[in-house]
Amino acid sequence: MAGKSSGKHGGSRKRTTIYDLAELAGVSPSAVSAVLNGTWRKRRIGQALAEKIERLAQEQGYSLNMQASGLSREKSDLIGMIVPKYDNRYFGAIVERFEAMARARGLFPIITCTQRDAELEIQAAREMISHQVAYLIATGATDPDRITRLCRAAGVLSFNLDLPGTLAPSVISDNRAGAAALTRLILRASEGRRAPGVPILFVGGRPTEHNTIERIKGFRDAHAEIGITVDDDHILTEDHAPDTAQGALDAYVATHRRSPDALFVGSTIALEGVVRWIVTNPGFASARPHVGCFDWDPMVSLLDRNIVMVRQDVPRMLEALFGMIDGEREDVGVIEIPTEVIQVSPSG
Amino acid sequence: MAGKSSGKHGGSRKRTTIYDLAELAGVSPSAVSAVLNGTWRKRRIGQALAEKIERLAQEQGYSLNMQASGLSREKSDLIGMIVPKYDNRYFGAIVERFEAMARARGLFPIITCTQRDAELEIQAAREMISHQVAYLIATGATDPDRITRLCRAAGVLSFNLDLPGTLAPSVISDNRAGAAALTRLILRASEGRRAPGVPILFVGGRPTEHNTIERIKGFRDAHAEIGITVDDDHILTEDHAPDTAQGALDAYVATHRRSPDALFVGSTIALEGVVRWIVTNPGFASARPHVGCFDWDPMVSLLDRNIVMVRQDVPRMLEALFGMIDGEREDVGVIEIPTEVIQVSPSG
DNA sequence: TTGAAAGCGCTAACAG
DNA sequence: CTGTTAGCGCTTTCAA
Repeated sequence: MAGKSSGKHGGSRKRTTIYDLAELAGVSPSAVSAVLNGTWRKRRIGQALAEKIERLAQEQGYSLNMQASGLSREKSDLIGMIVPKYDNRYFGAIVERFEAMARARGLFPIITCTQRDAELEIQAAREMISHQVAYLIATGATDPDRITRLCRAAGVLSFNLDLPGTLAPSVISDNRAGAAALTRLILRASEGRRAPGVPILFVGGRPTEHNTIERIKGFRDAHAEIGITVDDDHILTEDHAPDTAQGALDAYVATHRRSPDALFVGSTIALEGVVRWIVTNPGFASARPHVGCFDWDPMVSLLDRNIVMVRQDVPRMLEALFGMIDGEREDVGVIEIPTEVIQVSPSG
Repeated sequence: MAGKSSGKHGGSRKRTTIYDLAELAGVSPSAVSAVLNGTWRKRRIGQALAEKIERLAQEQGYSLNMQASGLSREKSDLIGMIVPKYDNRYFGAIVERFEAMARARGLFPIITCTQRDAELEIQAAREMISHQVAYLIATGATDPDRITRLCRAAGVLSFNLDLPGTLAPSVISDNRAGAAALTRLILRASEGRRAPGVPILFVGGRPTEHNTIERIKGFRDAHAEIGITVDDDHILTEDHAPDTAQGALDAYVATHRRSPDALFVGSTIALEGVVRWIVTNPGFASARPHVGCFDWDPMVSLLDRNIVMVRQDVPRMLEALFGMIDGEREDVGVIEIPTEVIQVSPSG
């Protein structure tokens, strides 16, 4: 009644170990170990014994201690992924698919989200390394090379996804081509409205980030094709936050004294600010501007046909990623995957 | 040149251990251990020595092996969470906040997503237990009690979030009240359109799932208040998939030969199917039905004022959850957190 | 066919 | 103030 283990939870009930099982079966711990991890055939352990041990393990609710197992075999089945945010479909799709593919390979995926914060990223990487991950994928990392260096020092294989680094292999979207395709579409859609020669307004994204830089290039490419040069006034990039986008648009209108007829938005989360700005702006009551967004959200696509979206090809990106992981190849450079423009047919 | 360790990656470069550090510093491994895990004050180790060791660790890129540490101290700093999907803002918010709060407590969060699949859920739970998580949170689990039983057998503290169980403490939303409030709003909004006495159509959600059951109750409550009895024909619940919702709506119209004027949708993912159905349905070209959705997506809210949404109070839910975790209390039953109706003001 | 034994890297008494 | 020692639970030679 006053027993030590009758506390508020059964947390300290000792777990069954292979020693307990060995005792129950009247065999040695190593036999139990062999049976439980499938190496018993080559140890030529009796079929009958194997079954007996399996049954016992079942009955006792035995569960392998991966901590001990990993320590002993000096490796782990952990594969880590660092991801910036969970607030959009793109990263959501990446994570879901990553987990499924990792599990299919007998790896245990551990994901952690770092809020686009460079410090948190490397702290998380350190922790994952400390937990002995066998591989570490840095997705959309602010400073992928720093993570790669940490991994290298610890002998952990590392890869970059979504945002490239120079030290580890990277799988990213073909941002430039995707942005150009998207820009062309908005240019065409807004043809009647835009004052001739006036470029689209680019909003959202980090100016220092590879993807944003490439998207701006593609954006300029498409303009150049029809003889428009885009000056820096029309590129409003600071970060991905909705409020920043909204503020930048207000500022733009205040200084230029005209509202944009067409917008290129760098991410769905920035789009949130852009849409808020549009719907609360009386000037757009009659006609909303044409919008193109790099990244896809099915609901947005459906609800507003003025918004054209680019979908990154997550399945192909992850095929490429796991291709490298499976081969343990660290020497492949940057792989670029094409994107797809999604447009709900105007007929529907 | 043909050295064993000059393979395609540096994966096998041996990691620095406390023994290496001890050797370099000319002290014992236990001293190093004490310094590195902060217990050196009570061991009254010299300040100078401590600093020297810290520096050495830095230089050598030492990283604690949590596998060994956990094994030794017979505990781990891992806190596991199982989550059904990453395809909506609700679970995204839960996971982001969960991670932050876990880290704030010195725990290492590991999340895994189980696709609303009961088998995957328990497989994932087993794996987490095997990896020695100290706590396991089952979020939106199909069969929480089964997970709790596994945890109990392993001495792991477990908790339920979003969907309640009977064996472990649970934090959930007040689904019934939330659904009633939402229903009232849609009833009022669609007052002019609905044929008198005709109920709203309820779409999406699993009929066996606690939350769906409660939401249906709230839905009926609100109808009852204005004297409408809802027959089962008006409850179309099978699962959360967009296609299912769309199919159910088609079937409804086919048999009832009238289109609904107002809809209550069980989740944002089901809403995707509903919206697709609405926008591709020529019958709604002039006026879309009024929609209420249990769960919130900022973009949807902004883009369509016909859609009213309920936001679950993730911060408060997680406060409650960590309240229980911090106290290691397994005896608190079900905590229900109120929800909030989000409606973009029609003036804007 | 099977068992004994050493060791993975770290921690925590306990003895100095 | 510091080192020695005995594990934590599992894996894996090596002997038998």
